[in-house]
Amino acid sequence: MNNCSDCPFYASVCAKSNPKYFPPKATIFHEGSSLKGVYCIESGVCKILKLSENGDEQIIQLLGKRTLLGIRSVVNDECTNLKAQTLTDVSAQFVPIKDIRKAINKNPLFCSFLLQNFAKQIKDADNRIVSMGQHRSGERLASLLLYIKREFGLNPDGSLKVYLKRAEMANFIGTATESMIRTLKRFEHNGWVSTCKKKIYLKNEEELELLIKGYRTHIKIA
Amino acid sequence: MNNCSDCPFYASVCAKSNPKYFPPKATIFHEGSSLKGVYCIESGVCKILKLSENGDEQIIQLLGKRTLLGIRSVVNDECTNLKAQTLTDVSAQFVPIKDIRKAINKNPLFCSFLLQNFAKQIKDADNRIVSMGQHRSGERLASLLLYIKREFGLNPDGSLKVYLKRAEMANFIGTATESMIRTLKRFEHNGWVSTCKKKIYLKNEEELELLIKGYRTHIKIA
DNA sequence: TGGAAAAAATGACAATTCTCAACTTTTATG
DNA sequence: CATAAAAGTTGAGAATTGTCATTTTTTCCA
Repeated sequence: MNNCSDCPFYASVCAKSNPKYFPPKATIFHEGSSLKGVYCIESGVCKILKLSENGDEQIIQLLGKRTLLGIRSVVNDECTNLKAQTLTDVSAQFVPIKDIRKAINKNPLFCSFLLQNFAKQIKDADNRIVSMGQHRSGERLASLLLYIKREFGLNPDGSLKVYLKRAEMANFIGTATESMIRTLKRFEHNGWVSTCKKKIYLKNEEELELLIKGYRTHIKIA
Repeated sequence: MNNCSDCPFYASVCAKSNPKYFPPKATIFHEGSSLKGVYCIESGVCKILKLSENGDEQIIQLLGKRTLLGIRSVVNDECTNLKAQTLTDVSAQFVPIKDIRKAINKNPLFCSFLLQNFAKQIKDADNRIVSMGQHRSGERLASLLLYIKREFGLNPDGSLKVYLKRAEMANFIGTATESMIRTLKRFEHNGWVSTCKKKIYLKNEEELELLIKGYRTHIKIA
């Protein structure tokens, strides 16, 4: 999503030797926090989300290794507008605001890296808006499954590496949990995915792609 | 949205003397174009959209005065992923890629301006994702109406300055045109807006805000 | 390992939204 | 101004999605 490994100055800006460790379900920052720095994830996965008044969440991004948490708020000198929470054990380097600002001001390559990073985030977000506005829940679920594979890969057994709860998948694609479960079941009946407890295996990515592209207008029940 | 007027180097980067003029409904660039530069809008309004296979569109942004068109693609050195089309007469300055690159490399303040500009776009897009994922069409329409007022203001008679067709409003909030019209009618019946031909007047912004915030769960019919 | 808590799954029904067809109003143009 | 084209509106019925209650399965610890 916004991966530091492409940045020649990753080492000088982010890499130190005293990472902080977070357990699963830990909050790294709340919505509305005034940040003193950003975190660069060394390992593990976080979700970035917005809570609504009635307590349910919309997941905006999933962030993994070598990703900067909170950089948008720091650049704009604002409080965070989203909440960051771990999905797994996470180790992350804390980078104080002043170091980020210095890098932006003194280091044109870091600046350029950040610009490209932001540009990619805008592009991804725009695609997400299209998906939410034009696609039904089936197409959005297909997008999510392919996105998880693309960004985070597979376990040795072929299952998706990042495990989300059913409720989290629903919160990502913007549907009720029950609706998401029914759609996932339809995918299973079609032979497009298989599930085993928390593991999900993609069995037919071509059909998932076709669904997203609109060449499969209906999800067959059997 | 990404307004150049905050940038001390706007004049040196964007301001020249030979603007290009586009009539309404003109395409400034298609999706998939390789850009030779960006446009800085001097006057008028454009829509940024994605076309789907079956021809219907999702509007991502509305861009007005002193906004850079195409800057994301140029920064990432990619073809455009969206289409830009005028809604009104538009005059815009063309800024060649090399000038943009030079400004990014040589001009830390321009770079910093762009970063903040991008950060704001990410924030807006994230809010849009939340709106699409968590809100029903009524709340999304309310958001659109308030967004248009906030970004573009009102005419002397109090009507929203930017005129969108019913179909375009629907394409922005991601519903069918007929659904959008029915929702707008309900707003009228509630006394929250009034319409006259293409003009829309906001009569009760507080209620629209409350609807978005979730304190009005139902839109009353009468 | 047993049992409570959390998560997942299912059914029934309600609410929302979409689609299609018909019709009315507005806009554009000769 | 007359007319055609475009945009807006409405109704009816279908499809999708949400809600709530309940049951089943899985996970987590004591």
